[in-house]
Amino acid sequence: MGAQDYRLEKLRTLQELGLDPYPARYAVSHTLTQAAHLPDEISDVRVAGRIVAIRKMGKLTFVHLQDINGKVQVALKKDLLGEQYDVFHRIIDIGDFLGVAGTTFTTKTGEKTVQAASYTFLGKALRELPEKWHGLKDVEAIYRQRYLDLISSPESRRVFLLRSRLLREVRNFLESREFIEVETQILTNQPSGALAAPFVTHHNALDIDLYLRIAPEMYLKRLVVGGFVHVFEVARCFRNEGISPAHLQDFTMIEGYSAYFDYEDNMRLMREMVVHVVTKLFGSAVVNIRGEAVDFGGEWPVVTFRELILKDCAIDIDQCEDAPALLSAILARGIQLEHANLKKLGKGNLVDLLYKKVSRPKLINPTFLIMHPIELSPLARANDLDASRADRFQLVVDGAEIINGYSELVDPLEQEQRLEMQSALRTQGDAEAMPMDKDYLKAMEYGMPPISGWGLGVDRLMQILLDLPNIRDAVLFPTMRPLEE
RNA sequence: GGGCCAUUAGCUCAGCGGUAGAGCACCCGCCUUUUAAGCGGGGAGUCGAUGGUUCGAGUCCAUCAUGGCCCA
Repeated sequence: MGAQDYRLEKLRTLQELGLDPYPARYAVSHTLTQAAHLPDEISDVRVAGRIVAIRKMGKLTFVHLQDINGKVQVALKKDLLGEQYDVFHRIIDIGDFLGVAGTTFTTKTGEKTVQAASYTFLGKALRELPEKWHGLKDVEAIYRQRYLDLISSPESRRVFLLRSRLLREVRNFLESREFIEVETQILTNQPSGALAAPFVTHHNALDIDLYLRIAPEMYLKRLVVGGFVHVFEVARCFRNEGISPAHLQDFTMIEGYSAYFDYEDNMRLMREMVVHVVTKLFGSAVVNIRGEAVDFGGEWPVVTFRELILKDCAIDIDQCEDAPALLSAILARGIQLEHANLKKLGKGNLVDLLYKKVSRPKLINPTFLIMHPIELSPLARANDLDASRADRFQLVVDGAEIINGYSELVDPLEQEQRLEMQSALRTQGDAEAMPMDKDYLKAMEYGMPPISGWGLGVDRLMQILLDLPNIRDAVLFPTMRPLEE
């Protein structure tokens, strides 16, 4: 007979004893964590949780009740519970839920414990939990059955509680700066606001294809037209791209827009926000990333694409007049860029690939990167002194772009031209180029103030701050291929 | 898309051509301050799937599935 058969037998025993294996409720007086910090001799303490350990010593049994936040030990004694003590052992398995009413005391070994005056059965587990010492190690099982990972891994509980705190602290910070949180549409008529391939779905009643949003940008800027001054959204976005340890298809971005701000205002705002969040999460602005102490508290260097690339591979992108000139400089130095057809790329894209290859991996401490090629930023304002560059910044930490922001292009006529160019690229087969968006242009034509916006990748930030090997470790239920049964 | 690795009991893992193993968990017995409780006894497997090689295949080969890492 297997362990599961014994569990079904205990379920039947419960029913024969007239006990409900799945009762409706239990009145709790303290959380498990609260109970574990009460003084001794507090009576009528009522706690509930999942049994994760049972240590039976004849007429005395110790049990640990656990939940996402913590655990507390419970002691059951035969001389206090009488017949109910034996019933407990006839019906209980590790994994079951239990409610206990009793009095706090401290054991010889110094652990705060609730001495049970009575107990209530709260839920039967028909399957065994993972091993108590090693927990779940199989990465696939961890992703598919995150609930088991959460039960058995304190590190996993920490990660996801911190994710929740991170979102809370971002909201706290933004609300303290007069930001208003909104929700905009996820099912859109046109995927826009980023350079990425979308997921397509179909609306039956309207009989049209819809796209899952790749960014909330176009709608948040419409809201600035509508009168929002500081607005943000915690936006689930979807991009139909390959799977890697650093890419999700389904991810969370926080975007914010402020009227009357330029990108430099947002560089200051973002620095304050990141320092606030990091300090709240870790109690310090210094975070350990792969053995290196990364300090968010100091000044963050501001570097231009030109300076960075010049330093890292001695190519001056300003001295290369066009894409072929830059490409030959790159090839002359034996730098291998990862792209199917380098000759088809414009100068902006080449600069971007070159930066990703030679510079980005070296940026470990928080660094602002500015002066992006304008071609890569179809929604950004061109620099007043040099129209080939965008008023844009990226925050890079540990070789990854965490935040991207720019002064928004608010001139509808210039925006139309820029989208025309993107649209032309799309026709030529660039699936990531932006489509023309007449509806957005129409909104712009009603008038926009100066605006600057930013986007923060929550999953990536989690991965970096918590030193997670795979970005899916920052997501509760990552997308998986279904298992055939 | 290419390469490498993994898949054996509920979980964590050994076993690498000759009768499927250990620890935890589970079942039975003992045990009133344990905490990876302890002591004694016991049950538990389509060895990811399908073909092949062989007298004989978790073990060798091929294909497939799922996952991970690296590369494109």
